[in-house]
Amino acid sequence: MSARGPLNFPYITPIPSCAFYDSVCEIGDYMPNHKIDVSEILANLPLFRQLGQDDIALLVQGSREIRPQKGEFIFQKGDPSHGFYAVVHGQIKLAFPSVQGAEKVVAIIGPGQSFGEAMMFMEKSYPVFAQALTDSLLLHISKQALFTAIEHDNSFARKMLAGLSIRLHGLIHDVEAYSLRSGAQRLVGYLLQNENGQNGQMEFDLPASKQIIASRLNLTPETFSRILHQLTEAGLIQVDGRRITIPDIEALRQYDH
Amino acid sequence: MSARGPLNFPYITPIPSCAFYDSVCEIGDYMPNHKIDVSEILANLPLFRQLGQDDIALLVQGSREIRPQKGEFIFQKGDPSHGFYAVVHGQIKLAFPSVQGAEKVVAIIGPGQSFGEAMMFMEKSYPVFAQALTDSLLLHISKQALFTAIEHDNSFARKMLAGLSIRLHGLIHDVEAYSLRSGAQRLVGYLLQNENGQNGQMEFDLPASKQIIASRLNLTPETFSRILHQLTEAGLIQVDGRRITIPDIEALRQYDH
DNA sequence: CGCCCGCTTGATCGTCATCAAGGGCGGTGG
DNA sequence: CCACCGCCCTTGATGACGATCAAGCGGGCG
Repeated sequence: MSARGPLNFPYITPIPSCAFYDSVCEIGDYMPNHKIDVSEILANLPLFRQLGQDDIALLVQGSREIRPQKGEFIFQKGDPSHGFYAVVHGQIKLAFPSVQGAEKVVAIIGPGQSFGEAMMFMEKSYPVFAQALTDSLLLHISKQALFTAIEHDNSFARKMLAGLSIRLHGLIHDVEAYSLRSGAQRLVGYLLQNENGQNGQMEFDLPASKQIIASRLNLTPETFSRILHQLTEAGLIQVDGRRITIPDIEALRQYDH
Repeated sequence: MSARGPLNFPYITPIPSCAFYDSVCEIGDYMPNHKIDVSEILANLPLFRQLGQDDIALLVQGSREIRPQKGEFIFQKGDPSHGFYAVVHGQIKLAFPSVQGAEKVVAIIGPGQSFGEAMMFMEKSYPVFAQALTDSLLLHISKQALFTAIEHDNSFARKMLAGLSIRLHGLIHDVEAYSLRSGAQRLVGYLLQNENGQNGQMEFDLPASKQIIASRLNLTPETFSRILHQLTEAGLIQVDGRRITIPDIEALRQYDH
């Protein structure tokens, strides 16, 4: 869920994960042995943890690195699927194109998360497009490799079923939010979902620009800004750029307007 | 998709499938050998077709019949999942409860379709409730039985993955519709999705009451009625109770308002 | 320094929900 | 057979939420 956590990939070279730095690096620059890294990266993805050494090896065979720059498209809506993607670092947005440049963000994918799995199991093409929000490093795992992995390890199939189920659950949550919650309620819900068991106070950065978050919540930037302002005036949050402070989580949860 | 098709379960006793008749029948009344029927029903569900005889037998062991009357709840939001449900005949709606009796219909499930699979693979409880729209006959397949079936036949796991993917795709479609389409556009889209390759003319019955359909499209009954009226005045559709006639499919598809 | 971009703030408009009332139909009971 | 009731649907009047249009602010980077 939380796309804003720090990189938890210690096996990646310890160069700062900031997109600014990454943008000046080329494949092989600081990863002469990048094949080995791929194996480790794959093995530590939530989806592939608990997978055998040999299965990982098969997946590595079918995977390749992709290093999109900020703004670059990974695939367009309507493109056919040949596999799926795992984010090593960076940030990817999935969105619908709309008339005249407007678009609706469906998801913001961060490190350790993956996307595009569902489309592999259907004949249909991507219903959304994927675009890098920052310079990123992705792994593309081919449909072929994944299917043989499923064939090999049937506990892996259950893992994927669980993964898709979670995603499905998330979408149902979205549908509920869009259907019967106001903009302010959606925003409050979004802020609180970053809650990590802390009670009382809480502080964090928005994982992306306010425009992107707004779209994710199905709001215009203007409305988003106004709601943030209202919440601030009500003393429920404090905003400093992307930094959000919630002095009283419970109070914010009570908010109903 | 089409929940309004006629029953395609010839192996069910040829008593009219009308809910009115069904409601006066008890288990065993006209199905003394209902265990055999269960096996055939399961084997012909889209999800289970291509499954071996022995796997079906395992599923039968873990399944039981449920005959909810109109209005009866199958499960409530928040209930834990112990398996999933397949609709033999009748109609089930999945919806979110909302304040003061208002509710939002997420899906209308018809014969041959199933629901509740996704929750089996997670620890979470149902995010929606399920209620019978008509007297219905369901099969409940236990989590246990399904998991052993997956264990047994790994092509079955792929089948389930495909099933979940389709559902996921549908939800993404809904999110797109809710996010960036007007009420009229959603309704038009809904009418056209019943399109079965016919071109030119087209005629069919709405699969449920207009209130239910309205909720499915995230509209109030009032707005739904008004849009129907507009489309009628524009000559794009004709409405007679639940019967919808579309004189020119292409013209309706052009509609953009 | 100046531009661009992300964000904010204000004014106005449209879509759709809400509230209210009435019509049509089927089922039930007198 | 008719009257009555409940339910589904329709139609009208009003209002609110949020989008759109327009303008201005402020910071980062060239």
